Amino acid sequence: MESVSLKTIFERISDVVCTCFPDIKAEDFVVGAPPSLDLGDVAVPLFSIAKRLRRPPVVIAGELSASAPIGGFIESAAAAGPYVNFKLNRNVVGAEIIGEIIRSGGCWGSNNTGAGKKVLIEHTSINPNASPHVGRGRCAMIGDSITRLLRFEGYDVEVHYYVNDMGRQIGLLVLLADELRQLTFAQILDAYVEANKRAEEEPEFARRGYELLAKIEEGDEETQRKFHAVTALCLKGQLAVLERLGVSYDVFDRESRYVTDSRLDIVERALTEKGALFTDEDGRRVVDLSKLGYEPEEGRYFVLRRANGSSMYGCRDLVYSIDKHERGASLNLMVLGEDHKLYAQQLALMLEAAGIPAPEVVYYAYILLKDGKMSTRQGKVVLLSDFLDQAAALALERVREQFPDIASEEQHAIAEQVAVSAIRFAVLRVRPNKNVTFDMDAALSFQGDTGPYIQYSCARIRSILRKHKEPIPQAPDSSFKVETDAEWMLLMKLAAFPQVVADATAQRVCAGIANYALELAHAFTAFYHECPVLTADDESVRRARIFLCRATLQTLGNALHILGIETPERM
RNA sequence: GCGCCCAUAGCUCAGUUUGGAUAGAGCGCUUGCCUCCGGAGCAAGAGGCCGCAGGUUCGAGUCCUGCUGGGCGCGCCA
Repeated sequence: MESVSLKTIFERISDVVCTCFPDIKAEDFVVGAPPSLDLGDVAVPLFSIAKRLRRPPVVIAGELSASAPIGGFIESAAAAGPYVNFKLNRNVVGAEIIGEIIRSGGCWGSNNTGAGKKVLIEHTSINPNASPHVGRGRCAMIGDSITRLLRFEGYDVEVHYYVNDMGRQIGLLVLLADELRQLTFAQILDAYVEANKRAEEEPEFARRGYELLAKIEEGDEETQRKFHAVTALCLKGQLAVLERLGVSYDVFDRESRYVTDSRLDIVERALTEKGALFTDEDGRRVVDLSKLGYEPEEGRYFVLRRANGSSMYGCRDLVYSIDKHERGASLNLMVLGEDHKLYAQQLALMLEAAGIPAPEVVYYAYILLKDGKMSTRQGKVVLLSDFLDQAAALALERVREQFPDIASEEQHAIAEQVAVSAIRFAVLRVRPNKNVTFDMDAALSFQGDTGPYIQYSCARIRSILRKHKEPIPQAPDSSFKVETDAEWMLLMKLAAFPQVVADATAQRVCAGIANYALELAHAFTAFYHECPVLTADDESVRRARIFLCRATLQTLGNALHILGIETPERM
C-alpha cells in the first residue's frame, strides 16, 4: 500500500508554534479545534507553554498571534485570552485535502504502519453446538473489523478459527447423534440441550461421554471420525451465517489436532523447573500460579489433567498458543469474551514461564437484551440469521418501492447489504468493553445513527455523480473555492480520517471509525441540503462541490470497508 | 469475600488512551421543510449536579482514592 501522508492541519499549526518558540517541542502542548467556527479553525491553548516559559499564558498568546506567519495556508491568528485561534485559507487548504484524497483513493486514510509486518489473529471460535447469536457475532465482527483495519494499514494478516471439536459437550452430542438417524444443523441446538439434560439425569450416559473422550485421546480413529462428523456439520452451518456478515477465515485449527502434541512438554518442563507443577491429593496435575508471580488467592490453582490422566482444555490451548507463536507473526492477536479474562491471564503466565510470549487479547463484554441476559439453552437469544432475515425483508420492501424496475437479483443483493450494514454498524460503533443492550426494533429501523443511514449518504453521492455529465479534472487546482461553512466543516471532517485510523489501529478498536463515518455522513448531509451541487451557478463552485462529493464518497467507502459494510450504488 | 470491566439526556450510545473555552448524536416528544441534485433526509425546540463523595490541577466527563449500582470471573466445563 502506497504511503502518502497528508500532514494534518493540526500538525502544521503545531510546527508554527514550535518555530515561534524554539524551546518548545511539539509534545509539550496540544492543538485542537475551537468551540465555534466563528473563533477560528484551529486553536492552541497556551497554558502548558506558558508554564515552561514562566510567563503568563495571555502574554504568550499575544506573542504567538503577533509572530505567526500570515499568508500561505494561515489567514489570521488571533489571541483570545490564553488561547490563539487560527483561521485558515479555506481555498488553499481545501484543494490540498481534496487532492490528497483523490490521489490516494482506496488507500486514503492509511498510515501504512503495518508494511512488512505479519499478524496472526484468532477470533470467533464458537463452540460447535448452536447457531450463532448476536453476542457471539460481536466477537466475529470485532475480529473481522480489526483484521480489515490492520490490512488497511498494510499488515499481512492471517485469520485463524479455533474449532473446539472435542471435550465433554461434544462427546455427549456424539452419543446422541449416534442414536438419531440423521442430525441436521437446525437440530443441533435441541440435541445439545437434550444431551446435557440426559447427562445430568443418567450417570451412565455421562460416563459413556467421558469414555469417548478417553478414546479420542488414545487416538481411536472411529471416535475421531464421529467427532469430526458432528463438529463439521455444525461448523458448516455457523460459517454460512458468518459469511453472510462478510466475515471470513484463512485457517481452521482443530482442537483435536493438539491433543497428543508433544510440545506441551515445553510448558510442563518449565513449570516443573519453577516448582509450580504438582499432583494434588486427588491425583490431579495442578499448576500453582503463585509460583509464577500470580498474587490473588482466587484463581491461583489451574488444573491441567484429571486424575485419570485425561487432559483438560487448557492443555490443548497451551499447545495451540505455542503453535500460533511458532508461525512467526510479529503480532499475535485474539478476540475473547471478558469471561475468559482470568483464564487468558493464567495461560499467559504459564506460557511466559516457558519463554513464550502470550498473545495480545482484545476483550469484549456481553450483549444484553432488554429483558436481561441472552441464554442459548433457554432460547432467549437474537440469532444472527433471524436478524439478517428480518432486516433484509424490510430492506427489500423499501428497495422494491423505490426501484421497482431494477432486477430482482439486484434488489435482493441491496437488501442483504443493508441488513448486514445495520447489524455490523450497531455492534461495531460501541466500544467492545461496554455491555450494550440490544434493541431489536431500533436495529431494524434503519433511521438515525445507523449503517443504512451512512449507506444512504453514499447512494445520494453516487446519484449526483451519475448525473454529472461534464468531464472532471483529475485534481482540484487553484480555482478551488470554498464558499460556505458547511463545505468547510465537511473538509475538516474529511481531513481527520487518517488520524482516526491511526488511533483505531493503536487501540485495536474500530468503534472510533464507525462513529467517524457517522459524523462524516452528517457533515455531508448538512452540506448536501445547504449547497446545490449540480445546479450551482458558479462553475468553479460547482466543480469544487463535485470534488467534495467524490472525496466524501471515497472516505466513507474506505471507512465502511474497514467495518465490513458495502456501499450500494442505489438503495 | 477477592479480582477485572462498566456507569454521560426518558431510552441507545459518542466524547475518557494524551485533562483545556458553552458536554454531543440518534430514538422518543413538540414545530417547521419535498414546483429544487434521493424525505432511509434536513432545520429548530424541550430534555444533563457526566452514579455519589473526596483529592490532584490555573482548569476534571476525562487523572487518583473511597463508596454505590450493574456485568464478568475465581481447581477435574470449554
